[in-house]
Amino acid sequence: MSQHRHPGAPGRAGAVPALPDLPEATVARLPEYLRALHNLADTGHETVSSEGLAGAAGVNSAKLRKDLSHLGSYGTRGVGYDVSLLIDQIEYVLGLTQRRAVALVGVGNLGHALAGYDGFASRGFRIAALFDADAGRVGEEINGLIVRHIDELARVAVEEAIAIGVIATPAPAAQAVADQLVAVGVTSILNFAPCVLSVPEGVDVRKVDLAIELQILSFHEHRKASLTALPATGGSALTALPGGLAVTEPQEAIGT
Amino acid sequence: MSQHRHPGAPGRAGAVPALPDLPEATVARLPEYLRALHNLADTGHETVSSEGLAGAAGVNSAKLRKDLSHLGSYGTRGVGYDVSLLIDQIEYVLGLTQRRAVALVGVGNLGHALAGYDGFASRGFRIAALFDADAGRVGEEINGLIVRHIDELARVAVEEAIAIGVIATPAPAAQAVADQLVAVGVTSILNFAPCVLSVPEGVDVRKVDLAIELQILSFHEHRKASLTALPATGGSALTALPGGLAVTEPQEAIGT
DNA sequence: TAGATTGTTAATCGATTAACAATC
DNA sequence: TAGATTGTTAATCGATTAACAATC
Repeated sequence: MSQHRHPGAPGRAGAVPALPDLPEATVARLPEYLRALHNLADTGHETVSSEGLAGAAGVNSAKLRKDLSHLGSYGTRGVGYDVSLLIDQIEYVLGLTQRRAVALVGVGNLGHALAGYDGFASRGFRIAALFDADAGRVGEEINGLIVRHIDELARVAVEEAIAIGVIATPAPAAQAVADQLVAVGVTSILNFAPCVLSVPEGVDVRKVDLAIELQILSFHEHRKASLTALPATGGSALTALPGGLAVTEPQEAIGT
Repeated sequence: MSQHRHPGAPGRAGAVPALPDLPEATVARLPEYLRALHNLADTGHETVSSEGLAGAAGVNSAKLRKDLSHLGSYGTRGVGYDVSLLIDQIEYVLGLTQRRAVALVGVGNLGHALAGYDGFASRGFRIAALFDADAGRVGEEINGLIVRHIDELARVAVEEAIAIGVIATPAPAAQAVADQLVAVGVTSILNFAPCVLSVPEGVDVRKVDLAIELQILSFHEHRKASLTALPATGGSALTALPGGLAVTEPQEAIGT
């Protein structure tokens, strides 16, 4: 892309601009770059090279440059990237220039913790409402918010302009909750319940399953054990073995 | 693969068998298949087709068959898969035939919830120890476990044969905790702190960042908004627009 | 045998990476 | 100008998918 023209930059005139078409893998990494950039800004850095930012974000620099090039990019050859310019750019693309309202459904064990999680507020979101189906929990105050009955979802969703629904109910309740969220116009759902949700086209679902993460780690433990236990090898054959799943330095390791 | 020979099946004679070399994407889906299979078993199904299991797991059947073929597979042409045989097979590959001990470090807001999360126990793991660096929290009982000071990690890790470490501390403390876990021989880490960990080769790290999940959803919200707001289109252009990121039915939607 | 369904093939697609020309 | 670093190219790799031969 020649010069600094690019689709959907901040400072758009008039109509909402179309966003650049970003590869899904790139979208998933942008928040990580953003976090690293905020750290850099907080420690007084005004400029950073692709090498430096990539290191802070745990990826290699080729991948970082490729990702940023999709945004139209704001680097200066021979110099690097302007930290605060890049922050603005990524925040714009991710839609973080507005603070989105989140509704959390299910205030059991996990939901309780999510309701109090600082990381949401500090990274662009506002927990605007808590819901539960259990009448015994309705009325409870968590972190300054009153738990409401799920039947109030429709009214509150409009009042609070809910943009994202978080499901933290037991699995058997999750699909019904998803249906209710969709019915009131929510088109983005983060699902912590260990089950598959079926939703109409145009609704995005992301899933976080804590046990699945452990099971994936368990596979790698199992594999490492089966390698070290190879006949007539004994102890720490790990690094010596060919094709070992030995993981290279900064994270990203097994396909995060 | 002809007949039922395959690498690393249960019932291995003598030495620990090498595990099949599984694509990382396949490994990440096996737990989802396992969950679906348990549901099927609980509802009295003895057999399931690739079509049926794929539907229950939210993937297409070609992908499912391809994934299972990597295990050496246990289907019967014209019939389908034996549910309990496949459960055993997947549990074996994932290393779930032993109940792995998990140490949780950081019993703040999120750590507290994780310590009480049922899903770990029910899917093959045992939370064996809780740690915190804050002396004020040491001694507290959570879900039948006493919170210990992080300095006791080395002793307890050996006593309890800790296989997996879960980090639920604030970001600034996470790297030091990871170093301590590695020092006592832990080679699998699940990191909830929003930061990159650097670990030696042979140590696997997976990361769960709740705010990042919301930020990815925010991107998609932003994009949908930029589509519907296209000049002279007005309302719900979503389904009508070419190349829309409209998401097809059962989940998996945006690269889970 | 006829019908059903697996396991595999091969084509396609998207993501990663190293290398380097462009350019500050 | 010389040195540094970006943005892009092109090669490679891994994952997905449809189609179908094998086979129960």
